[in-house]
Amino acid sequence: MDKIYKALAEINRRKIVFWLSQGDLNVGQVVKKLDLTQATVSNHLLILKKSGLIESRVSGKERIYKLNREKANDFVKELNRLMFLVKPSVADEIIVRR
Amino acid sequence: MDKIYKALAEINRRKIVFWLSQGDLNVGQVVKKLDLTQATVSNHLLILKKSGLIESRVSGKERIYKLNREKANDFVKELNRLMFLVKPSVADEIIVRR
DNA sequence: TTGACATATTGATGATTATCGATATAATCC
DNA sequence: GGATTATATCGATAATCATCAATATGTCAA
Repeated sequence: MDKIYKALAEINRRKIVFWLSQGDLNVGQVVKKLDLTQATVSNHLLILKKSGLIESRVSGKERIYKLNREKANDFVKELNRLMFLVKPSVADEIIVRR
Repeated sequence: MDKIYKALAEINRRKIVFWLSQGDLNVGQVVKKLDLTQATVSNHLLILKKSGLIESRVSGKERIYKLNREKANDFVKELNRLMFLVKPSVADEIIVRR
């Protein structure tokens, strides 16, 4: 989980995660949304990928990134464990009451 | 929230947060639990405090730190918003199903 | 196969961070 | 008051990180 915590420590990577939670994007689309060079964005995507939070697939000459929702869910559980003493075996499902 | 993300990016600070979720501690007690100097621990506590995640009170010559549970809860909500598109006005209560 | 496009990788640089030893501050005890 | 204890602050250092320009790699299309 350490890599996920570190990945989310950077604002641009959090923006990427948020956008990917709304839909898949290729690298060029992320570059357009962020005021950073292609190299930097590619690096941020790599860091997120290494953390496991996002995944990618190749489509033609593009590479498309998507959020790994299972990992995202695991991470929220881990955070609850950290802050609220929720045991892993107990916190099987975290839901939001509306 | 940026400061909280950054605060939690460091493993020793996460350990501190976890311990504080179980009960208040003074600086010396945290130093004993971590293999770090008093100066370093003091700095970690300061960073956590500036993030709002923990608070402190003075008791005699000791300073006692405690988790700010409201902030912790806010942060979990923010994370849900980031990853699962949960709107702030909607995510009023996050619960764990057992 | 050559050219154009999309993305990754490399190497460098400046900024931030974690850590420490030393010292300062502040409260308590004798 | 002076010693002791607890914590904070300071200044330095090494490590990590974000960023970029340049270049490499890979894919498609003509």
